[in-house]
Amino acid sequence: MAGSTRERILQTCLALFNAHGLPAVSTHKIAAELGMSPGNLHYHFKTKEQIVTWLFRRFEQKLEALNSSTAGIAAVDDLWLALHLRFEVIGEYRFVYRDMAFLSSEYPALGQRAQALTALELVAAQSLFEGLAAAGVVQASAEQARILALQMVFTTTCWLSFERLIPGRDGRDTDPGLAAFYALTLISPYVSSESRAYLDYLKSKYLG
Amino acid sequence: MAGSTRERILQTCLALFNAHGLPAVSTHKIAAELGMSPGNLHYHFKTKEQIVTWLFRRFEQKLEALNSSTAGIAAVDDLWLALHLRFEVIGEYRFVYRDMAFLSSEYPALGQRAQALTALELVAAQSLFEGLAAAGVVQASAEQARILALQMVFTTTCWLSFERLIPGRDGRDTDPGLAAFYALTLISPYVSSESRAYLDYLKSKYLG
DNA sequence: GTCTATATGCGGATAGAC
DNA sequence: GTCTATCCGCATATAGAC
Repeated sequence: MAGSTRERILQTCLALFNAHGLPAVSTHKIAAELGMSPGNLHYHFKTKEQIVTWLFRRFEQKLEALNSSTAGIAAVDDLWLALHLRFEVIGEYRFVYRDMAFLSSEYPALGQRAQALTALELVAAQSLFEGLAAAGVVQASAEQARILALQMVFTTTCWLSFERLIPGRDGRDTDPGLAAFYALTLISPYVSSESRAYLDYLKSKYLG
Repeated sequence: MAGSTRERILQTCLALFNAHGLPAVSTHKIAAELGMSPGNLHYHFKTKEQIVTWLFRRFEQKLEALNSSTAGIAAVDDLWLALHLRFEVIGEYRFVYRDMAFLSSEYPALGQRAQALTALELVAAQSLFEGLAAAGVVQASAEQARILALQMVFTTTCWLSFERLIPGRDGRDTDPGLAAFYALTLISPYVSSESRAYLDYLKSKYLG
């Protein structure tokens, strides 16, 4: 249930991991933030890895759910919405990609799963672009669709990390809509003229 | 001098940081790898932060040197070479971008410098693309040149991290030439027909 | 379920002898 | 310059009382 102690712990950990990064958040700090003793925290989760694993599992499930619903995408505005939702999920669990190298070396099992997840993302993105090409929304050869898929997954995976390196954005929350617009610009050269209207609308909205 | 103990320490640390990641390498492990006592290591560098700072400084200098030499780039093959050299430097100091979130939160001073470095990269990339546009190598409006520059810096900064998420590359070293080719595909839709020959050559080389 | 108290180890950093 | 020995603090994890 939503109000259970387990759930409170997971929500608090998610917030702390996102705010300070996985390596900086110790079990003591988690317990303190919850107003709870370290011993009590240990009663609910034996190890920190278990907490991280539970959160990672939710992240996986949310992303995979989004992958399942990409089949119906056959227009640029659908694609924008899909990217928007994706950036929302990645932002909600931003600690995952933010500290991926650390996560991978500290918890190899999760590193494996992250690779597998990336592989699924690539497959989904590729069939997405093949669909868009078939629908005439983009004009791209099979090979170009493959490269577009790679660029798209690369961007959704790493954009939030990169954004923190750009001066002047300190602290401010990421706008998923803006990130989605940026990802869309990658494919803009391939968008057929009939589908260009939505891109122009987005451009005026985000560059204006 | 090259053989000094200081230099040996820095080289060993660079190798260890690159191989295992900044958070995973303790001062004890560094000393052990050097066949030296922790006390002796402390004699040469008072803190781990000092070691990291020295290495980061070298990274900065190498990248800034590359930025200085982009003025003469007026053809696609020059650009490919410039990207190649850039990926070599970033690969040589790959621990920097690999654990950027950790580095930033552990050593805020270096986080600041990383942001400043990114800002310089963006400026250099933008003037690079403006030059390429003026030379007729690419066809892009001022606004498109700005976006191309952002994509290019994003890619050079984050590509190596992302690559580790792609299954099947485990352990293998990154090919800077391949990474440069990938970065070039970002601009391929904007390349004018007269300059396309080199891109086709690269495509046959890396996708064949 | 929650607490206090504690074991154990590691990481960064030092002191002081050689 | 290099060593041994050590301090301190923190992090994970646990035991056992309430």
